[in-house]
Amino acid sequence: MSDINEPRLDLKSLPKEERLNRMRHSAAHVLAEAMVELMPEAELGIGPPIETGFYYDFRLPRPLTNEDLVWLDKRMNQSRKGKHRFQMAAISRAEAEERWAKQPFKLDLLKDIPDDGITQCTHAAFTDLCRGGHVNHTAEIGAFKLMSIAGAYWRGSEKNPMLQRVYGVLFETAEELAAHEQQIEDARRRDHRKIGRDLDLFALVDEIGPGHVIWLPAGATIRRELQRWIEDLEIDRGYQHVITPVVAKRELYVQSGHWDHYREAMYPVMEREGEEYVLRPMNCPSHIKVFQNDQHSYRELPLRIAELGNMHRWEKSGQVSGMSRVRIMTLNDAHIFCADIAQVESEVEGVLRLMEEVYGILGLKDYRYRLSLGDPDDTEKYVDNPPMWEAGETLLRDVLQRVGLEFYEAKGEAAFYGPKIDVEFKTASGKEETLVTVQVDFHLPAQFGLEYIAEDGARARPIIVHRGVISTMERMVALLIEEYEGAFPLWLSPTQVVVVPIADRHIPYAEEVAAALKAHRLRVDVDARGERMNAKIRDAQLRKVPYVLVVGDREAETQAAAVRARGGKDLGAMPVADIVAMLREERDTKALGR
RNA sequence: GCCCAGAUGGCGCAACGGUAGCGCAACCGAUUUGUAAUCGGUAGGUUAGGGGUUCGAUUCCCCUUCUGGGCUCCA
Repeated sequence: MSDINEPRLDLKSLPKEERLNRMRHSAAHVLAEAMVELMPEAELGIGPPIETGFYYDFRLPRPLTNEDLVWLDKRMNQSRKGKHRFQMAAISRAEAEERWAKQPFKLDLLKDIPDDGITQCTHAAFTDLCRGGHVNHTAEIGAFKLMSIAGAYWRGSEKNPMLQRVYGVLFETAEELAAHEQQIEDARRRDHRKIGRDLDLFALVDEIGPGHVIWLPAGATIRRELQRWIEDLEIDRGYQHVITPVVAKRELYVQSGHWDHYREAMYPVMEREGEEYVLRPMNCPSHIKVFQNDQHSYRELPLRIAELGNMHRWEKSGQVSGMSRVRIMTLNDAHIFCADIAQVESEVEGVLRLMEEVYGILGLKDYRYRLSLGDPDDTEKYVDNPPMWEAGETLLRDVLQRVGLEFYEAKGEAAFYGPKIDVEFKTASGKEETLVTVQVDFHLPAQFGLEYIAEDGARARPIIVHRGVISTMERMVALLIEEYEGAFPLWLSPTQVVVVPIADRHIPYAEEVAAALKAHRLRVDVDARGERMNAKIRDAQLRKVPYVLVVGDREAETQAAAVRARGGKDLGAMPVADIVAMLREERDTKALGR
């Protein structure tokens, strides 16, 4: 064994991220030290730093409890006070195998480490197989808190045993830790599941089934506005909307390849009179049938077929969540049939520009593009056709660069039939979700033998671009609820205005004001309850209604209303005609009002 | 699907193994109010469902369903 300790490390000289990673990784060692003390039989997995802290995976003789967490936290703090030095040492394979003879996961890790690269780290009485990256001693690990216990597969594969993972958060100072806990609190407040319940936007009821969303009137209003808008945008850009059935013969999906590659994610087959039907998980085959309904000349391409239709995907039970991960979803989908690569490029570019426009209007900023590539080694998951993949990937990369969008590449994330561009965003709770994808598909045109008549009269095979823009209505609305914290811009607000009569004698005038607004398709409620004005204002604020119009004697005399904007700003009394003009302008420009 | 934790009026919560209570909301009445909660009253629960232990189960055990946190998978 040889000592390979780094010279004493000046933490302050390191970039913050590096410093935090060292603190977090060191804390994971301290956690493992505590765990081994709590349960000497513990088998150790790995303990890396993560975005807000660290985790360590263990296989334990019994499930951990919250009391264990408290104990471990306390024990870790003791170790911190001990100011134990983290000491690295290089060891031989023989030494390592002996030391971790009873640690199957460490032995598994050892297999992947070259003989001359095996190192261990010791602090206090605890030694772990480790490649390094620590602080000097345990007193330098910062402010941490053990947060939760979770299950996690060894090496992330469901074929491996399930371990118990302990998550901790860790920051340099107690203040930063407190700020992070505040953030978690804020995220809870933004959670679309909570806001959806509070504002009666949607409901999920046990009897209807997990992942089957009920859109309540308020939520359905938001959805309808989005739907009208995106369909109009698509019409402007030459898309043609179709309506195709949600059920089709199983055979259709056999031909498309979905049955082979996607069966597990489909609802079970329905059988009657010897025929097998399935609920569609995607509508590509249906749109292909639309294309095949006529002969097409090159002059008609690109042909853009769009549909906002229900898709049905059997998400695994542990995966369904609120409205962001459902089993029946309404997908904003289109298939663009292109004559050649040049058309594919310009169409993909058009889609990317449409996305930028749409997300800009919605005020979404926290998203990123991912170029999702296939994996030539995985012929099980992906259609086996290397030149096809090559061509698609190059093309998508080029277009992303040309449009000037930042993106990153990810291997093994493609659709089974081709590479794609994914747009990813973060939910309030920090989870990454895919919003939409753009895919280049050479596969389905071949499967269905698609053809068009080329300029020279010969038959040629089109290429399909699959694309979404506003994702599924479910996921987009979930995202928007969290983005706006329930306070939707005027054009999307389920109730845009509440008119508050000060006393009962003002109700007729309040109705009059409401009618004037409704004549311009504004969504208005009159709050005629026998409550005090203040209570009505409060309720409207809690419902996040954009405008409250207070009407009393003064307003009734002058055909006016006192305008109170969401958030409490008093705009004073305005003539009703001016209010209408102001609200129409705000609505029609889709102003974010922030 | 897997690991762990949960499930109590519409919502948020309480109840040493002794047949469920509070706040808000709802409903009724009084009040008629000038920019975030008027007062009083009434009603509402087979404690997710099923089984078991017990003289007795919201409470303990088992199964199912659903929810949450993760893992894996995905729009």
